[in-house]
Amino acid sequence: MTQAAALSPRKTPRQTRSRASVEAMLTAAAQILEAGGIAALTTNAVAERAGVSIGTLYQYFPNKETILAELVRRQKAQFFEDMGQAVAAAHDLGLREAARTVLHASIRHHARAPVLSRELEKAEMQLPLGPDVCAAGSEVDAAMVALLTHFAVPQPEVAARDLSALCRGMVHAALFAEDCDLAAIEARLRPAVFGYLGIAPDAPAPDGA
Amino acid sequence: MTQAAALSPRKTPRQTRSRASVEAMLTAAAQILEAGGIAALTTNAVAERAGVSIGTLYQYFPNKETILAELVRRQKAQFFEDMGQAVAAAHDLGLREAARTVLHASIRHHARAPVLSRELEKAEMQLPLGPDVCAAGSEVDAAMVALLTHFAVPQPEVAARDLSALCRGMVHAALFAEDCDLAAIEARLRPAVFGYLGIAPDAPAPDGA
Amino acid sequence: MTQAAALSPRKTPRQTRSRASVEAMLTAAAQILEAGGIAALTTNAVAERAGVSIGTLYQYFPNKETILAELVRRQKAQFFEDMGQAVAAAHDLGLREAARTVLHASIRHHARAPVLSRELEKAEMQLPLGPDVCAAGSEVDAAMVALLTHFAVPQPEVAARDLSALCRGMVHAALFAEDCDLAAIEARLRPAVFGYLGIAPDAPAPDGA
Amino acid sequence: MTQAAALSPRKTPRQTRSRASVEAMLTAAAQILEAGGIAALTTNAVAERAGVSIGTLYQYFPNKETILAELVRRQKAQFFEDMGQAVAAAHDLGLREAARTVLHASIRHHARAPVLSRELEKAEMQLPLGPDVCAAGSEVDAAMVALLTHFAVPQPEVAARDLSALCRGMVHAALFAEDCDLAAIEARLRPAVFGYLGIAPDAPAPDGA
DNA sequence: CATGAATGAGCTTTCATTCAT
DNA sequence: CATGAATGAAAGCTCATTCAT
Repeated sequence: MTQAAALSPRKTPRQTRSRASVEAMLTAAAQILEAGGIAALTTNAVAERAGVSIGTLYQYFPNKETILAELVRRQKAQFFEDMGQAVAAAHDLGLREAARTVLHASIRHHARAPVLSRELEKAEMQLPLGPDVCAAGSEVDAAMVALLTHFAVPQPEVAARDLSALCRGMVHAALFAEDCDLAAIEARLRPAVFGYLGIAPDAPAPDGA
Repeated sequence: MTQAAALSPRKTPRQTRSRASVEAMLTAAAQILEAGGIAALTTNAVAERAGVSIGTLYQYFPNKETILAELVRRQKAQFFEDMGQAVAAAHDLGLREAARTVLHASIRHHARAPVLSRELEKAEMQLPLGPDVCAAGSEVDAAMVALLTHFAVPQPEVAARDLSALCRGMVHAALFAEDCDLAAIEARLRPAVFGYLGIAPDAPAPDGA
Repeated sequence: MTQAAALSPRKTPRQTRSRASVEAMLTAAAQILEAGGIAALTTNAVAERAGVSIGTLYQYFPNKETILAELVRRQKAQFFEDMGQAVAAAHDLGLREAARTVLHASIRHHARAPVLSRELEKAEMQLPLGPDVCAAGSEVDAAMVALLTHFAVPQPEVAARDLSALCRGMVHAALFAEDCDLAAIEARLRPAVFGYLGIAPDAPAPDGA
Repeated sequence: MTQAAALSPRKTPRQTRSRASVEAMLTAAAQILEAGGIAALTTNAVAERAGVSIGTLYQYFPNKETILAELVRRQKAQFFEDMGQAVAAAHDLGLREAARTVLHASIRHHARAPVLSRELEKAEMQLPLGPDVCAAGSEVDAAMVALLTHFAVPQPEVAARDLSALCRGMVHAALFAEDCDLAAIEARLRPAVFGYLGIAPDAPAPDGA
């Protein structure tokens, strides 16, 4: 009984009223996470901010971790939505254009909710993720590896991880430093990615702004 | 009362016994942090592991945050030790060699205690850092900026931040994935850094293992 | 409001569907009680196991105690069914045979559902029993007292209580120790009862297995 | 860490102050148990009644069960104290006198704190007892078995259990019915025990009051 | 100075019960 | 009548922090 208590929600709400409650709780959790970090994410705070009672929260989430897990799951689904198309489309391009496209999508994604995103990444590490949540993440990974394989990049798994980390690290740092000019970030990051992939740099713009 | 509590240690102990206690507590804190994350870092646990009483802990650290802050301060000092010489020496080299040197030192540093390091970075964000701790960090930043300026890299502050984030992101991701071959990581990261700085890639090794 | 809440069911359902629901709930409650003790007996668990909604449960039982009370009432009724005839028939026998008969019936009863039975006894004590429930129990008591009076046993109320307790204690202990040979238990208990009543023991069996 | 959390106390208090606290908590727990049953035994109630804070309680008892376990342990130790000598002395008597002696001690013991005693017995069943607590109980059992063996009673383990249950059942029932004349209870119980053991009854008193 | 007993706010979670649909 | 979403008091337990010894 206790053993079976998984990371998945407790009830799938049928009525509209409860569906709204669940949504409210997840939104509240995201906001709290964004504002105060994991330390601030208490079940009481989530319930209060969502405007429901603590009892209601526990009708839908068997424990605190489940809320985080669901948030992570959605984040990964979002990631897939944001990246999937770009990665798929990139197969028909040259490596240079493919890299540009995917990089663009990636930056777009990371800029969506950078603080929440970072916070979820932190949480993800010490969270025993359920298989469904993992699945959501690995889809994008798989697509990236497929793309890199298609372009004959050596060690595609490693490269996927490297490029992903490279990109995430730089974008987050920039946004954390309140440097929010996405186009500029992309322009700075692109040559690094090209460098990693062994692609010749773009012809330098006559004026390096 | 709580408001006025500073982030710096309460007393700077001159006596050897006290100094040993403080050292023991900080070591204990680091170990706990490394083993169990911030969640496991309780004052009682630190005191117990350090072999001192909880009362003694509060004699030298006015609150929990202070312990973390001191750990961060030392981490930054370590960073300076690891990087300072490399950055200084790099002034006398060409850009390509300078980049290699600094990158090498950087990777060396990040590989020292990657788990603890990540944990401290996480903590750092939601920590109201005292001025002395900030100072420790900015020294290295300043040196990097100076170096980049010396090589006429445009926007040296931004570039310093970018390169630092790039490097940290990739190294941590690799180490987290249990990929611990530092030389290989360095070899993969170098072309990205070169790309970022607009340096032509190394002549490709005849065999790309 | 809470004070006024009685111990008797809220409605006596005439319709078949309702009756089935009530039956289902009581059965569910008994099963839960048997499997997990009083601690496991939650209203939600009862409703779920009975396949009805929690709202329906509260339509027929004003509160949790009422469910238990009804279970106790039925247990006592069962006791009367199991014992009544034996006690009545015993009037026409000699004391020795009467004791044998009643003891036999008693052990049969206690062996019916010993776990549930014990659990209900535990619950019974801290339960403010309604008068109807008490009535159910006292019928058998009265019959026993009548029987003992008929045989001129001194202090028949006390003797009824003593013999009942004696018997219950030993049977439960035996069953709890997984010693389920009813005939053997009866054979061991009989001389004790005879001893209590001052009846000479049976002629010893030539082989005392 | 959670796994290792046993049923044994957390700290063995060294200072007199804390020893008093522990004693106060156990006394409080016993009183609450006696007054309101297991349902009333909450950690908050225990702490409050003992005049300590809830934090103090958890310094010495890792969880609620531990308090109960300690109470059970003491009860068993008490049982051993009350019975041990009588059982030992009984070896040198005839069976009839031995039975009288042990029965007398047993009733004395059960009459000490009958309500608490019953409550602890109830609790004991659903409690995963630690080995030390079990040990405390089995000593008396072993002594009883030894005594019965000494008198060549067949199936001494079964007989020990039966007699113990018989006795406990009747004494508790009597005391619960507010019949507190221990001598009378003993006088009624004795012939039952004699009957069980196949001993001829005492010569009947000329007047059976 | 060192100790560790004591504190209590606050967290996670459960469950009896109500009430709009 | 049946449903099940919602409620919130209350339970078990943790941990940063204080203070008498």
